[in-house]
Amino acid sequence: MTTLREKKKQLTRKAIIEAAVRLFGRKGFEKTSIEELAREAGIGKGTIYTYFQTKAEIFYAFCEEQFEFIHKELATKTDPEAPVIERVMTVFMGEFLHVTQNKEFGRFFMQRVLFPEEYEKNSRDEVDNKWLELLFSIYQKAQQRGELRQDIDLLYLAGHFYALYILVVSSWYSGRIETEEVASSMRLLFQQALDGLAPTKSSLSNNQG
Amino acid sequence: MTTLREKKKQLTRKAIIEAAVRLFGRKGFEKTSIEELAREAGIGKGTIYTYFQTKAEIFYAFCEEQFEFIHKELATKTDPEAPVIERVMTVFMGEFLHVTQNKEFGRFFMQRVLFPEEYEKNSRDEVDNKWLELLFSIYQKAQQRGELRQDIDLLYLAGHFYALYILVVSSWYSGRIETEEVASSMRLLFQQALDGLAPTKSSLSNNQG
DNA sequence: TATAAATCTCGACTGCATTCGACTTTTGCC
DNA sequence: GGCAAAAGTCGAATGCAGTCGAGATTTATA
Repeated sequence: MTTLREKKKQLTRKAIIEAAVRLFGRKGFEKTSIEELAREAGIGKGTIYTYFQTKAEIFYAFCEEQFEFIHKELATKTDPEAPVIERVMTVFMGEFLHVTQNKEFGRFFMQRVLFPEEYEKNSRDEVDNKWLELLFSIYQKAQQRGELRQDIDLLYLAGHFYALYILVVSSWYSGRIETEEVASSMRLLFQQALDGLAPTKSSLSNNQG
Repeated sequence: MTTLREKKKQLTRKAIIEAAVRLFGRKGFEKTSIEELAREAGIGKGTIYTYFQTKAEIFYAFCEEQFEFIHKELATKTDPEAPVIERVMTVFMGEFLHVTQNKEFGRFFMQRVLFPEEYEKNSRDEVDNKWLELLFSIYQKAQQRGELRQDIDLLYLAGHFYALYILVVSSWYSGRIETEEVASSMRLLFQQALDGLAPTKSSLSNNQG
């Protein structure tokens, strides 16, 4: 049964997230105080903590909102017949553009998603499960078409591409590459990963060059 | 000329870092307050901020101390005649063990090193330049011996291995892999990266299986 | 509908990083 | 040495995340 209490909680939760979307969008995460957020949501400061344990957790909820949007968009964009590298590029570049649209948002997001605190693990999981689904379907199809090795576990395949994506984003945040270089670096890395870092048997001859 | 002022500053800076090493080591970063740190260093709270802009920056100085130690150790350990994968495993597992000895330390470190704030970039650079030197020498030697492709830029080669290392550490922090699995996952990923993710021409025949 | 238990709401309070500006020390100059 | 400017030092004040417990609302039970 949906009690009155539950309905109210639902509404309050929604109000908090909506306030967060407005305020984080306008002022950024760091500069939005919990007190402000509470005021915007029309509730008391302490009440927020019945819904979220920490400020970071509110941020995750905010992220989920955002990701629902982007994932839908990406799912449409990605052409099932294109080569893996193109499909993966589409997804990761879409992700990159979105994540880094607000630099602070992206930084916080990457930091927390990759290296979560113990108590953050749960909220994190929800965010990246849909993510994995989308990618898995891409890799699986590529395996079936013979574009990717079948003796590598899907999870590991996903890992390789994801790892390179993280690297590129990190390089961008560190100022080692410029925004315009992101796509080409990413593509190059992906291609190298596909080809392998060790010389192929056939090209072994020119190794002593 | 080294003025009296400069000498004193040098000493105070050192006192702060030493206090940090003691306190962070004993109580951890989060639980050590600036006030405590100041007391331990025998100076006023405000004074710390003439030496470091934020608490995080003190942490970098602390890291440098730690890394000087570990890098020296690793440089010794790594056998120049072993295959790349062994050498790289030695370095990254050494790094992993060290970084994660104190889980909180490692988390903070990875988050900041990979996705630094604008003002953090400088302090960050110093930390990982030595790191790159060590790895570059390994990859270069491997290239010369024909273990790694020569048509890939050293920086990119380094990137591939580093990316996978980050992935493994992230997976560990996220609870997706256990401590005992770290080494084997890492090795598998490295090997796959060497071999390539795409099927080799010769194995193309069994792709439709 | 009356009442006790459960749950929710609130803003005053606590603790800590960072800022501020009054005060002290050092330097450069005569 | 004497003195003004420059640089350094300090802890009280500020701002904010997160806690707490008193009071309000809802639910379960009769």
